[in-house]
Amino acid sequence: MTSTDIFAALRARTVAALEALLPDLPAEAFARVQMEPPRDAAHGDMATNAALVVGKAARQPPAALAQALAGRLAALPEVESAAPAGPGFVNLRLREDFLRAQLPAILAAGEGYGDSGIGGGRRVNVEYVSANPTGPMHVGHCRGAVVGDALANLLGKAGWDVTKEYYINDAGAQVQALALAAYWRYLQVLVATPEGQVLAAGNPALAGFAASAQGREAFEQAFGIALQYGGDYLVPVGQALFTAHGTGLVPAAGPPSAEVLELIRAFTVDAMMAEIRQDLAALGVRQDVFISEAALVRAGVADRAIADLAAKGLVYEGVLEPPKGKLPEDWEPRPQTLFASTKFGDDVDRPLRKSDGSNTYFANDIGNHADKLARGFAELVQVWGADHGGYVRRMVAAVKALSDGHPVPLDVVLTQIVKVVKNGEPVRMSKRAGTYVTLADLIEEVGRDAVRFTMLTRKADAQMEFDLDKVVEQSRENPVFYVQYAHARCRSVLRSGDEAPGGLGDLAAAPLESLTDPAELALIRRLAAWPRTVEAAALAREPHRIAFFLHDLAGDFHVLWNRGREDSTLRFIRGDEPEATRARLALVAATATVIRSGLQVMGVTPVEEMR
RNA sequence: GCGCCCGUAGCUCAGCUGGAUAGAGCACGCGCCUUCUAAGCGCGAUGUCGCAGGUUCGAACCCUGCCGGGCGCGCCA
Repeated sequence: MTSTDIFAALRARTVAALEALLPDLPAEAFARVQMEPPRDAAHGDMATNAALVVGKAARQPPAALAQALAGRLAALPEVESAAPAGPGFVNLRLREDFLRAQLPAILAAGEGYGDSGIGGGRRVNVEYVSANPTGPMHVGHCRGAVVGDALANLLGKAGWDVTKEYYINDAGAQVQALALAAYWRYLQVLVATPEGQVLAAGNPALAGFAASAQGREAFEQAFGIALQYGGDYLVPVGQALFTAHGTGLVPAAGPPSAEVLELIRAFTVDAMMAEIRQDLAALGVRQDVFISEAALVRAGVADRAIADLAAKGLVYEGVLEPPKGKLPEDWEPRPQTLFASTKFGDDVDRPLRKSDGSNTYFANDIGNHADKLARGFAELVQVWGADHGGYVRRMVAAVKALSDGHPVPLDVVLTQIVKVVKNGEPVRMSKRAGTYVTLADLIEEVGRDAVRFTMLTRKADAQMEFDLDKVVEQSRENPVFYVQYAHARCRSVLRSGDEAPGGLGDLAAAPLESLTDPAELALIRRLAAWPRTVEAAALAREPHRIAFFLHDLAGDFHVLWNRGREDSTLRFIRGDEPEATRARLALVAATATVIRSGLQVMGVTPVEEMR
């Protein structure tokens, strides 16, 4: 739908004009030609660097070329005037009726306005959240969830065929430890039942545990198992295990068997994932694919991927140099199975197997990425926390190696830490102190839309403060409010217009000549910049740009609204001027449409009225 | 010690993949509310873009080196 992007349209016109002026230049000479809004609005509506960019190849001084180009561009039907400027820019001022004509185009496109084809329908896999299923989601996971979801929406709007994915890390030592903790909670339930007491009579370990306060230490002592997790959130899981299996998970003596532990692990992971899905649903995140690391490993995907790399001569047994600086205490040289990631830009080669022969997390993740390649994705995107920054190069290297011959790019978006602030004080994230902020708590406190919007008011790679007081504040300082308020005002005006005699009618057919005020035209210019904003944000993988665009757009609208306070002829609805009213309502409807279009990308619900 | 991210107005941050005189909100100063649209509005002042070199018509943006903050650094995930 790039036909509705007036910047793309005039860029094409410019290139055509250049081709006419310089028929001998090859097409690629025009690749860097840009058509952008000038930083200073006084320069006009659009500016192109065309003369600067092709000047060298054309062997012409940019200023002279700009002069010639301006002459041709001035003759275009969309253009009011074109003038060379600075070292070789050409500034364009567009005809007002051309600008106004964007309104019916926006209204016809609806929320699809801004849809783009630059994705070319390429299949992209966006993996995000992928929190370990070892507990409920907390605010730390939240930013990645929101950024990932918005980025996926954005790519969809820009023409990619998007799959939203969650990789369940359910195969490592952490979930084994989690299973043990669930087992402890299960025994707590069990020993309180008559069946459990009967069982304890013939099982010394269980009897010892039952006779104690059944705390963490008592469990560790009775069964000789160290616990890493102790969270209350496993209490219901213990209960559910007992309900499902009764006394069936208790061995005659000692710790449970590997089979039983595997059963508990799977049960617990399912329970945690159910909780995480609930959290995601509360956040409005719905992923298409949940893929299990354990399932991929069982299916042999990781091993096959490593075999594939080995066949390319990229896997070897070797000994890594010790890391520089502070050595791990138990460091000793030892032979490991290594992937030659240095051949693809990494600093050191990376281990694929632990000394017990099992796969490292990296090895399994190679399997995860190989699986995506096998599913035919043309591009991969990962949204990770900043603490995974050191992991990026090796994974990019692995994907390069795996997709050798038909390269599939892997883009990693890192999200920096969120510091939660309340009453000007940082909220410490501590389970022990009971100040652990779960995602559910956060949503409960400030609402889903405020969480989502606020998480997108910073670049992903900049640290951010999340001020619990400010995000619910109803003032200009709060962008969530500011944008929602603009939409609510639009809707309010449109509702009033609808009640007027005759109603709104078809606004797309409204005569628009009366829209001549600078504030009205500024708003139209902003609306017309939406398609290029979508494209630029998608290409840069920067969903926060949508939030900033909406903030600017809301600002333009509020300015216009306030103009009506000073000058009643600038009110949107004027009883004495039905035609002017219809024109303004078309502008308001288009504004509401673009705000909704942007909020849709962000996953934020537009409100009809403020309360 | 090495790698990655960040460093822009007093504060919180943008800066559209290298463009023109670097922007917004807050805070600050001045003016504005009998009424229609004040959970405010208008106008104004505000900079060593961490520092120093380099690349080029042009650098906050790219390269190199320093300084400062964050994250990470062989069988955690």
